[in-house]
Amino acid sequence: MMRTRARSDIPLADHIALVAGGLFYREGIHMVGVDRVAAEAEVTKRTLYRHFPSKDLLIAAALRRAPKIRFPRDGTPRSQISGAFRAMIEFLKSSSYRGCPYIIASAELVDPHHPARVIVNELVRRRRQWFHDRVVEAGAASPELLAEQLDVLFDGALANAVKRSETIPAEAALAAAESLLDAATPRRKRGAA
Amino acid sequence: MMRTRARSDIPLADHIALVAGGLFYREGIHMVGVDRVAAEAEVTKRTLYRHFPSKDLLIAAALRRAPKIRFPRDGTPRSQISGAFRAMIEFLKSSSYRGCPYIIASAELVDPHHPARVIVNELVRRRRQWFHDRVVEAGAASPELLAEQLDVLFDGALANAVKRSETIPAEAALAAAESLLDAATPRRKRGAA
DNA sequence: TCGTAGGTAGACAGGTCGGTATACCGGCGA
DNA sequence: TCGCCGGTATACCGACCTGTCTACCTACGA
Repeated sequence: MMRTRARSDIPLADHIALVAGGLFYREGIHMVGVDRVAAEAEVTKRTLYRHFPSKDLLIAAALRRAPKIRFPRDGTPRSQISGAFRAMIEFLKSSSYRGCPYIIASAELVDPHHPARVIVNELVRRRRQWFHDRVVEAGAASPELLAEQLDVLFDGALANAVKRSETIPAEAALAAAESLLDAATPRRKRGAA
Repeated sequence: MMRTRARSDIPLADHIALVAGGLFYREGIHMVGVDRVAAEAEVTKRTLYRHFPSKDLLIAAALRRAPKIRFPRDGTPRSQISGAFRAMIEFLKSSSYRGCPYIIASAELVDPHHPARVIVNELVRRRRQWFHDRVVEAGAASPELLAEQLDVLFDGALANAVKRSETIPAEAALAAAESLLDAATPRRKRGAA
């Protein structure tokens, strides 16, 4: 009969990791067993363990495939930065948000050397670097401080939005980011948008 | 013999909840069983269950006794607000910080009606209200927005500090808060400190 | 044509979980 | 003096966890 699962177009490992990611995110990593994941992915536990040698590595793989906020790549530094906050607002609107997956994973997985934590740390590092580069390019007075502030605002909006399903915190963060940018950026660099 | 535990000066229930809180915070709520808590508190599981009818209620009791950041009660609104951020900086310095207990608890306990989540929601609500009252008193132009921004900054610093043991995010948040306050507050209200 | 890689089905091992039960005991107030 | 409250010690229950096992099946390429 070969009752294949619906998505046969993507590799099986990806499919499993995607299903696992959804379950882990919605119901909690500790609350979802591998049996649950296997059943939901319409795959045997045997098969699951052929692709992922342990649940910890499955968690990491799932987190790596988590939906991401797409940061702008074009435009002036300032428009890119505010674009990042706007992208977050859209992101919060679309998905049934339960909190930032990376923050949640970091909270659930206590061991800082857990494979999933390593992924989170890398992403966080790169986001901070992204803000830093944009801020330097914008010619901010104290780029280190401003980049840190923007990063804090970003995390704050993500964390704050957990308890309030609305996008109010994110919009406040956007306004705050623009205000901080205006205060710390030389006027001649500020152009349209 | 009566090998009483060291702290016999505080009620037993408080002692158990305190020990539980420390364990839950350091090692994760899901990773610590009630057996562990009972052993660490030098109490029998039977006794523990006499004081707390379930682990969920124990979690809530433990969270209610979690160490708090003490918000200032005196001074001008502006000094109170920046004092709150300074109190956070001190808080992060002192304890071996692993992340905001409330954020962690909210992440680990998926059910939004979990007794511990109810406590968190109430605290969050009160913090936002605190910011709001101070901002209104300071005569800010758009108090709703500014209060939201300060709250986001606060959460952001707490969340951001999870991955970086330093207080850099908190100090950046303090600076950002002061900057936003300066921009939104009538100059005549800004006085000493 | 036929071997094999990779899937299905489902039982099982060993451990931990939250929570309860039984039996005992000592200090303290009426 | 003595009942009883609140503790100790420990065994136990059923459920669930991660991870492994045997046995079988099927599509596909050399």
